[in-house]
Formats: sequence, C-alpha cells, structure tokens
Amino acid sequence: MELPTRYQPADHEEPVYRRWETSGGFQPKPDPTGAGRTFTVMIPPPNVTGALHMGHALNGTVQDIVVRFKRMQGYETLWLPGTDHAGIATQAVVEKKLYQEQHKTREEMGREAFLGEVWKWKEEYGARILGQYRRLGASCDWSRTAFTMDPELTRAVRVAFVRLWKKGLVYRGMRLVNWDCVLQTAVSDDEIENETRKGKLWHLKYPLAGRPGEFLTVATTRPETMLGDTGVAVHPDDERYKHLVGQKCVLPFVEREIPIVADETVDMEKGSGAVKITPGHDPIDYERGARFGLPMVLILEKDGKLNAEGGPFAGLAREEARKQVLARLEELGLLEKTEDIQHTVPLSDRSKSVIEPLVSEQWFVKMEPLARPAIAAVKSGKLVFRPERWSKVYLQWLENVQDWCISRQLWWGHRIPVWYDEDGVAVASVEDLELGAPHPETKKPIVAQDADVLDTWASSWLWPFATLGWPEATEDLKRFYPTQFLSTASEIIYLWVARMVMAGYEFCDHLPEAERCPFSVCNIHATVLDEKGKRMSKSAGNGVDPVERIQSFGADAVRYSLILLTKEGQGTKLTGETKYRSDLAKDPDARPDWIDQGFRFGNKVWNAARFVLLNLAGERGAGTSADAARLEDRWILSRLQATIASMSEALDAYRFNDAAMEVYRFVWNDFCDWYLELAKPRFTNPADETGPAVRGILARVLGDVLALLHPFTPYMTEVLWEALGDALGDGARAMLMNSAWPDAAGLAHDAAAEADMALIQEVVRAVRQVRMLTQLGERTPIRAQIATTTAAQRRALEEHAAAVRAMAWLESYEVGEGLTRPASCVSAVAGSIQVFVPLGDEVDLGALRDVMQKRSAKLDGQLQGLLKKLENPRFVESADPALVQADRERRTELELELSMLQENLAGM
RNA sequence: GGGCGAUUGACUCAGUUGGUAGAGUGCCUCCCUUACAAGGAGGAAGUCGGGGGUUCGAGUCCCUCAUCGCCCA
Repeated sequence: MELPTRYQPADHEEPVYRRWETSGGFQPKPDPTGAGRTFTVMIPPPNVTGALHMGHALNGTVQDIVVRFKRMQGYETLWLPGTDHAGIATQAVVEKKLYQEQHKTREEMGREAFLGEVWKWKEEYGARILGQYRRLGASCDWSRTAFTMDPELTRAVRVAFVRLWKKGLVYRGMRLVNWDCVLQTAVSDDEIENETRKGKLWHLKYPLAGRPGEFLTVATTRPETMLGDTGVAVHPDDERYKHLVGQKCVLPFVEREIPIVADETVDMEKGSGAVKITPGHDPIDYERGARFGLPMVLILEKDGKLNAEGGPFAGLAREEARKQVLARLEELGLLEKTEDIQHTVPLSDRSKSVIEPLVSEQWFVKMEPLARPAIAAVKSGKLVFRPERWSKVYLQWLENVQDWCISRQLWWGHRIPVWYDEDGVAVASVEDLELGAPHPETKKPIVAQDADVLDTWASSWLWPFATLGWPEATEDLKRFYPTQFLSTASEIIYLWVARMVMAGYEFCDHLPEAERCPFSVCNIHATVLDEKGKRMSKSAGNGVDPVERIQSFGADAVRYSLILLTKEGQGTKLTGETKYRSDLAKDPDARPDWIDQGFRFGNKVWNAARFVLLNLAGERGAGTSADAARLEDRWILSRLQATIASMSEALDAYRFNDAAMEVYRFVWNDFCDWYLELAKPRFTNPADETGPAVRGILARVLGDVLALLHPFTPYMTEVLWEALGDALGDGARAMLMNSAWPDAAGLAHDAAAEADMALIQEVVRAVRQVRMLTQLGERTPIRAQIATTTAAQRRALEEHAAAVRAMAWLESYEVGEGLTRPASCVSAVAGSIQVFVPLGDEVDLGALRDVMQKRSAKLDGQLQGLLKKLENPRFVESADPALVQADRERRTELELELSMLQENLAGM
C-alpha cells in the first residue's frame, strides 16, 4: 500500500468503520482461552433528540478504549448501545415542529395521531446521535441497539411496575411536585436548572385579626402566592413576634384568617423574620403546613392561571396576578417596602418557564426499601466508584432518599399500566385491560386507563438488564449480566446510577443477591470545561462541537487528545481554536487547539510507520530479543516489554491517561528519537549483515505499538496494521480490532542494556550540548576524548562506539579512564563522565560557560541540602537505611560531578 | 448554609505509598539531515495560592485563610 506523507483521516474513517462492522468484530466472540470471561458495558443511553457533545465524546472514548482493550485480551466483549425516549424533550420538540408546520396542537390532533407523529420523528431523526458515536469510532454491537420504548423494554417497564405494585411499593397520592406551566406536566429535579437572577423581596403587611391598625410584615419573592397562604411562621425565639404566636392574621383580598405559628426553621435574619406559609405552592411550606396541620389551598390551574381561590384575581396568569396583587396592596397601604435581591429561580429545562411547586395527584415509588441494598453495595465494595469520592454523592442521596414521583402528564412515554373501574378503584396489569372487562378484584367494569405516562428514568433504570431481555431468562441475560463497567457523568449519579443499582437488586431476583449489582465499577468521567473553567452546556452556549473537530482533525486526534488532557475524573479545560500549526505562525494571537497534541502525535506515528514499512522489503515474521544484534536492539525490546506491562496495568486499573502517556513516551522518545535513528543506517544499507534482524525487530515493535495504541486511535492503527500485514506478506490476517493484545512473548527485560543505553544517551547529549552552545554546528565532524571514571563506563563506550558516533556525529573518539583534560578544548560533563572536544579556532565559550555555571550552582545547591541532611543525626538514625545509603552515594556523585564542572570551567 | 474538587514554570496539565519537581504547548538559539518542518538538536523558565502545624524531612499528611469551579439545600 502506498502511504502518503500525511495521514488523511477523511480517506480512511468511513471504509475502516465499515470493515470493522462487516468483520463481525463488534459482536461478542467466545473467549478463546476457554475461560468464558465476559466483559459488558452498557452505554448511558443518550436522548433520541440529542446531539453529540464533548462529554459524550469523552465518555464514548473511555468506553471504547475499555471495550477494545478487553476484546483484544480475549474477553467475550459486549458494548450495548441505545437511546432513551426522553419524554418531555421529545414531546416538546415534536409539538413545536407540528405547530410550526401545521399550526396544530397535540390536543387538536388527539393522542393517537400525535404519538404517530412522534414515532415518525423518532424514525427519521432518532439515530443521529448514535451515528455520531460511530464517527467517533465506537465499537458498539449495533445489532443489539436498544430503545427504551421498544416492545421488549416496554414490557419490562410494565413487569417492573406491576411487581412494585404488588409489593406495595408504588402508590398514588397528593404531593408537591415541580410543575411546568407551559408543558403542563410534573418534571423531575434533573429537568430543572436553577438560575441566579435579580429579583425583589416584597414586604407585605398582613392585618392582625381583632387588632385594628396592627400588622405583621412578611417578606416574599412570590407575592401572588399570598392568596394560597394558610399561616404565618416566626421563630420561637424572636422577641419581636413572641407575643403574636397563637394570634391570627387576616389575609387581604380573600379575608381568610390564618394562624401565626412558631417554627424553628424560620430564619430570623432574613427579610422581616416572619414568613408566609403556602403549603400548596412551596416545598418548605408544604412541610411546615403538614407540621402545623394547616389546610392546603391551591390557587393555580395547570396552565399557571389563578383559579377561583384567587378571589378578585381569578383567571389571571401568574405574572399578571403578581403585578395586580402588588398594585392593590400598594393602594391599600399594605406594601411596606421592596428590596432588590439576588435569588435562585427554578427554570424548566425544556420550556425555560419558571417552575411552580404545585400539589397534585401523582404516582410515587417508595424508595427507602429499594435504597437499602444499593447502599450496602457501595459500603461492601461490591460497587466501586472511580474516582472513589463520588461514592459520597451516591450514598448521601440514597441515605436521604425521597419517594420518587414517577408520573408525568405527557403522552410520549410508557403509559402507566393502571386501570380504573367505575368507582375509581385502581389495578395494575402487565397486559392491557379491555374497557368494559371486569376489574380483577372488584369485578366491576373497567372504565379507563390512567392517562399519564411514566418518568423516563422509570425505564432507563432497568437498562442494564432490560436491554438483555429481562424479564425473560434469555441467553444474553445469563451471559452478560451483571456488567463490569459503567462510565457516565457525575450529574446523573443519583438520577440514573443509583436507581439502576436499586433496580438491579430489586428485579434481578433470578440471581443470588451477590450477583445482582448491575456493574462492579462506575467510572465518573471528567467534566469538560470551557476556557474560563466553566462547564460546557447547551444552555450556556459554550460547547465545542466534537463532530466538527472530528471532521477537521480526525476521530483519532480527538480521542487521543481528550484522553491526554483528561486525568481521570478531573475537570479539563478545552482551550484554543486554531486549526493547524502552520496557521499559527500567521496569527500571533492564536493559540494552538487543544487537539494539537493528539493530532501531532498521530502524524508522528504515521510517519514512523511509513518509514518502517518502506524499508521492510518482504520480511516475514516479527523479531524477538533473540534476534537482537546490538545494544539498541536489546534496549528497545526491553523498553517495549516494559511499556506493554505498564500499559496493561494502567488499563486494567482504568487509568487511561497514564496509559496514553506511557505509549506516547515510548513511541516518540524511545522508538523515534533513538531507535529509528540508530537503526536507520543498518536497515537502509543492503550490505549491513544485521539488516534482516533489525527489520524483524522494527516489524515487531511497530506491530505491538499499533496494537497498544489501537484502543486509543483505532482508525489510523487499523490502516497501518493492514499496511504492515501487506509488507510482511500476510495480507490475509485479521483486522487489528480483532487481534490479540501484545503479550510481550519473546521480549526480555534487559537491565544491562537499559543502563548502557542511558549512559550513551547522556554522553550523546553532552556532545550535542557542546556543539550547540559553541556554534560548532550539528554535523561538523569532530573528534573527542571521553574520560570515564569506571571500567564499566569505559567498556560500554568502547563496545557501543558505533552508536555514540552515529548519534553525536563524532568522527572518532578515544575513551580513557581518568583521562586528563587536554590543554586546548571545550568540555561537557555528563554525570561522572567528561567529554573533551578539541578547541576550534575562534570559539565563543560564553554560552557553554553559562550553562555549566548554572548547572554547577544547581548541583551545589543540591549538595548543600544533602550534606545538611546527612549531617543531621536524626535523619541518619531514623530514615530508611537504604535511603541513607543512597544519599551517601548521591553525595559522592555530586561531589565528583561538581569538581569536574569546576575544573572544566577553570580550564576554559 | 452544607459538601466536594481545584490552586505546581507564560498556557494546559501530570506528580502512585512524604525524601527539594515532570510533560505538551509557548519562548530563545541552531538545522529544510533522503519517515515526519504537523519535524530535529540544544537552551531558558516553577519553591508547588497565603499562613500555621506534624516530621530528621512536605507539592505530597493535618489545621486555617483566600480565590475559582461543581453539587446539594
């Protein structure tokens, strides 16, 4: 295959993805070791209405890395994709579209017709976000793609509901819920965004009953709700109001007498110190109302207009009612004052309207019994959060869990499987009950099904097992449940993660208790931030579009950069907006894109591979340590072995960033900077008798590097893998995705080679330093003398002279133990080795001298610190003896190097 | 108000069990050397937010303050 000098992602991504898919690699394959190991990951189902954002891209990358790694290790691996139906979001999108296109509301269309439209919309647009995951390179098993409204999942939802019903864990009741007046439904806490706004605090004077001319002032941010007040509360210790407790106020306009009660939860410092109690429209007041047995007055209709309880204001919208209430109070002299304040206002995610707390009849799930095993799962270590600290968030929520309002006044979703007879007696059923059929218990005719649908989470909490066929005892369920790894965002730890754990314990009773937890590791990925350190979000409009970046840089660069920038679980800022480095030069203010590092690394890998492949010339097979002919061969294979080991370890522990750094270092700093340069003259020279061995080693290292990198940058490595197969005359071998993770077979750890190589690198750097700092020129042939202090150093430098000469461009050199410094030379000190280069005619030593002086000062500082330490008897006594010994050796080394530096400085 | 996290070179971030700091980018010098100028070689640059404590020794443990961010109420 011809490889251009630059990798063009656009040329490869689509065809490679197609080949992966047709290879069947996305589907689970039996464990080749026969051990029957499985590894399952469930994608956090994105909304069908969604588009890929950076959080998805990061999370998708994390999951794909794990899944590809495990698959290469031979696990029977399943990554199951899908979407959720996103009740409110989807309904709102379709309603809006219908209104724009046809000027029809859903009420005008009717339930059946409207749902038909939603399904049509879903079929047309619902696959968008999954398509974006594919572009990222996600190796999901698309044949198992699930949707929370699929017939199987719908049945699972019903079975779960009926089970809870039978256990008495689901009930119907009047409760305060978050009400969206525009969409006219209850919404869950996660569908609300709290926004800090400028607002006003109005001080209202309530006349005291039976005490004409006396008032009690209450402060409120929502004056219109006064119409629903059924009490006023003050703090029991508040001297200002003590005498009023037990008295009554008369509510203006509606002339209701309401009691004044003493409640410790009142903040004396805030406002006037007295607060109105509106149990029907405020969560805190709801509690207070219950504590003091106050009646509940509902003043709002479902559309946010005031009802008959609003007295003179009945029929007004809430905003208008507020204005008029205030105006009338002012007229009556009951508005004491108005303060400007900052306060948080709850807004509906979907409609952006202000949420009204509203008491209404809803269905609830009792959470406490479900929470217990979920708490135990984390406390016992059955479920582990990564980073561990997130378990606090999880536990904190579960330990204070409230009953879950699961009904939504929507049409799009799982209709609540409850039917009523003519007396309104409810019954839950998995199968539809016919209208007119007898109620299973009362035997009276069924007259209606509950009109509401279930909260979307009431289906997604079943995701880990319902997608595998539960409640049927399917082969998939047996094989792939429980799963091993879940990766998601921190904000849905309790909304989704905790509920899935509860559901696992509650519904997977076909398994022993110990095997019910739906996943054993819950990874909370980093939060992606913008340049200012703010969270990226749609509403803030500060998002970076990953698809656009994939188009510009390729999926591999996006994935690799994301992992390089993201230490596990830590927030990461995505900065810069420039595209290519070449464009950077033209614009002094531009900053490199955050993708730069991953992108450039990809280019490096591509070109290194290209170089190797161009020179492979029909070799067969890959080399081992047995083929190593020279130091650099032994060294690179030893390094490769170490890299495989540490990367495997890091990935096993889900430390993606460490693994990515590891391979980056190996490829760039070891393989490209040193090995390729050292091996170059050997494999490009047809006469070199070590050529074949070098080529074998190159093939080996390249092959393993591609495999190590594959989970991170799947596309490019797949392309190069194929090219490598061709070059090795093995074009028919498996795709990289379906190949084995490197196992280091035949690779020896070679400490001696690593030590010798380190020495040579030091000497080479010293020579290069001299050349650069004295303007000797990079390639000017020079002769050098190298003074060693040990026989081992001399041996290494003599034995590997070819390597030193090649890398330092030395024409020749002489090695001698304790060689004395020639009269006329420049010199460099590398540890305990001195390099002397004969002095040119007019060499400016200033720069070199500066560097040596600086180095000398630094070492001197270190030495002083060390001496202080070693002279301290308490250190020598109490520290680890090995450490003391090491410090003593270090002192000797430092002294030696310092004296050399000094001597050479003096000689120049 | 409560909880969590962050604060390390100009920028973005690493720093596993405490033993005086690393990377990439940017910057300076040199080099278009036949894999890669989206490159190579060399160099400069941090006392680890402030204060206090534990310790022979703290970026690393404890307390406290400050700033920023996230979550909860």
